Amino acid sequence: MANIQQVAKQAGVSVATVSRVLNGQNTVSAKTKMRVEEAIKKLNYEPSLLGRNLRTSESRLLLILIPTISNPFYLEIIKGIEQVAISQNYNILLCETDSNPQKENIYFDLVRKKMADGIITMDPAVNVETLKKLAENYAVIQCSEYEECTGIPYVTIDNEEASYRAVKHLIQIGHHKIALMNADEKYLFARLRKMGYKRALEENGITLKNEYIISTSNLGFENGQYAMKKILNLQDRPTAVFAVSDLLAIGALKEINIAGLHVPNDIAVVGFDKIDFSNMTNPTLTTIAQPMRKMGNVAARMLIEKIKGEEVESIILDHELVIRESTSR
Amino acid sequence: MANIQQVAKQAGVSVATVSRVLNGQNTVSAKTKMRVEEAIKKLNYEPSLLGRNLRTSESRLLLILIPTISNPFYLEIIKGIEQVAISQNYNILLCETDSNPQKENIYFDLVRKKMADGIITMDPAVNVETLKKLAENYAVIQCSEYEECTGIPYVTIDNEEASYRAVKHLIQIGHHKIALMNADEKYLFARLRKMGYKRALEENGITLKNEYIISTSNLGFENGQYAMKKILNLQDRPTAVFAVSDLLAIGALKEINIAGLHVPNDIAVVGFDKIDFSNMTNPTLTTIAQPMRKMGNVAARMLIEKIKGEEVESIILDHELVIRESTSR
DNA sequence: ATGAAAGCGCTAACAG
DNA sequence: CTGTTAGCGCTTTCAT
Repeated sequence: MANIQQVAKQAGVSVATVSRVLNGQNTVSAKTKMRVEEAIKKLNYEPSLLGRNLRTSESRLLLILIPTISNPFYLEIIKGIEQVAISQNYNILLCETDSNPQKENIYFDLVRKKMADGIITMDPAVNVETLKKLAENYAVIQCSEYEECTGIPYVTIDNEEASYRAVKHLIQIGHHKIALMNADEKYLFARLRKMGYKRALEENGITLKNEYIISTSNLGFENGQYAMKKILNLQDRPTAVFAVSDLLAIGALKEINIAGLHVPNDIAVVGFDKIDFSNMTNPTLTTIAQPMRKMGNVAARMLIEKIKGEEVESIILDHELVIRESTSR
Repeated sequence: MANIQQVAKQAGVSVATVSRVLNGQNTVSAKTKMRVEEAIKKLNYEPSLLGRNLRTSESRLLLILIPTISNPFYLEIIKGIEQVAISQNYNILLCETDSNPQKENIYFDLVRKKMADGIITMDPAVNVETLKKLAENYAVIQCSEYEECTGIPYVTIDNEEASYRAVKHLIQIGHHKIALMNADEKYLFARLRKMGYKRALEENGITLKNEYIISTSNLGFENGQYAMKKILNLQDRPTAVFAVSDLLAIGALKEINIAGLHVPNDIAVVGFDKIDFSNMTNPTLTTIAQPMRKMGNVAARMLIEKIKGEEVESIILDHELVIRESTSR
């Protein structure tokens, strides 16, 4: 494994010249450049990023923290991040945290110890204090899920308004008895979506029934099934369900099906996220579309600005209600 | 951001002593150690891995290449890799390649340029020549999917035998007309699973019908639906389908359901991988279980040995046929 | 257009 | 037990 010195020797030039060729500086004569390139090829030389990074004190590596890779919601966001990152000559690396603060800290450490230039976190279960402290000295952006009080810039949608619109849609097509299948309220988005749900009910003179609000520990398919079972057992059964994730909603769909009921005739269902799969269910799922690709784009841009030391403002992106079969009569 | 020199100065010792404390060497007196630790805390010092890695010429970073994070099949393997990696003081980073050789090359470059110590690839669509060349100078292990001819160590299961057993099971419960829903035969596992399928038919005197073999470009849900549509349109309709991935099989399940047919009474279905979801379908899916966690463990162990410069042998792990509702009468 | 040399932050061999 | 020092591989300033 050759190093820059050996290349210089082989080409009969100084290491400075090799470095210039490596970095595409045009202050090198064509002839010299050729010689250097030949030497590089001959020695099968690969410049070590460790040397370069130590010297320039940057790694051009971006870390993306996600709770789990098994939720398709993150797919498109990651693509969005990647798009911008690559165009700016950064590489991205995925870090699965399982919402485990210890694991998270491993990746934080990579930033603290200069192996990565910044972090985009999509993990809502983060250790807030640690994250906050990290952000004091390093580049951190929150994407989709966030903690307001940390002062860390975030990109997200208006969760309260999105939820409000979803529920309002159900009311407009005639529903009064609407269940909310929510995530644990330790998450900000869960609290916000509950607020939107309440506002829609209030505005339409519908009294809130606490037994219509079900919390799930997790946003997965199985949780949706489980929660739907509970809802179906209510004495005064709701005629509509708003689930705060598509996976939850799909679980609900299955459970309703098993119970021999029909969607949307017996029970209407609305999801959240517009994952690809939400269009492949039977019936297809009405859902809130988050601009995931754009969210990724924006998050990456914000992070790179932050790395450059610029001031960064949080951004709220638009969302959209996508009406499909699960709420059509 | 303090460096080791400033810590040394603050503590009134040499950088060597600070380094010793950092690396937990017990050749430092308790008193000195205390002083150093205080200085570290006071200056909020974080040792730079760039310096250390340059010096030790290792990064203790392992790269895991996966085609896409959206296939749950990889989840458990990754957990297995992580388990071993962490125990040996390595960190793992996920790299999504989208089976795109260019993207792949970005991550290969990270290894070539010393930012990572090795790679476990689960990407079957790899550029074979590039991979082979990479493995000549760097630590590379193939996991699950592999190319025999590269000479790169791999851990996998006996795909031919697994397929043979799946098809034999279908024959044993009375099926003669068995379709194979296969991946593109550019993949070794697809060729091997086809061989197993053929062997089972031959051994039981069943003539192979070419129209019973459907190739899909991809292992996803939608491909399964699409392929099943084709199969249902065959004039002499099969009574059983062996799909080489659970996602394909689940797509098939849905399509059969849409056609108003019943699984397993009208058509039996066998999948492959035993992803979590395969137990949540209706009916639950008979499938081949790969020892995914173990596969991850083994892959990580092999890679770390390889990094240490040891010789590494390829390994074939056991698999298991899990019989569930989709083939029960 | 090119080279000499300093230095990024760290570890480890050697000396004491 | 601790300090001095060389050097990992690179970039970049300053000369020439």
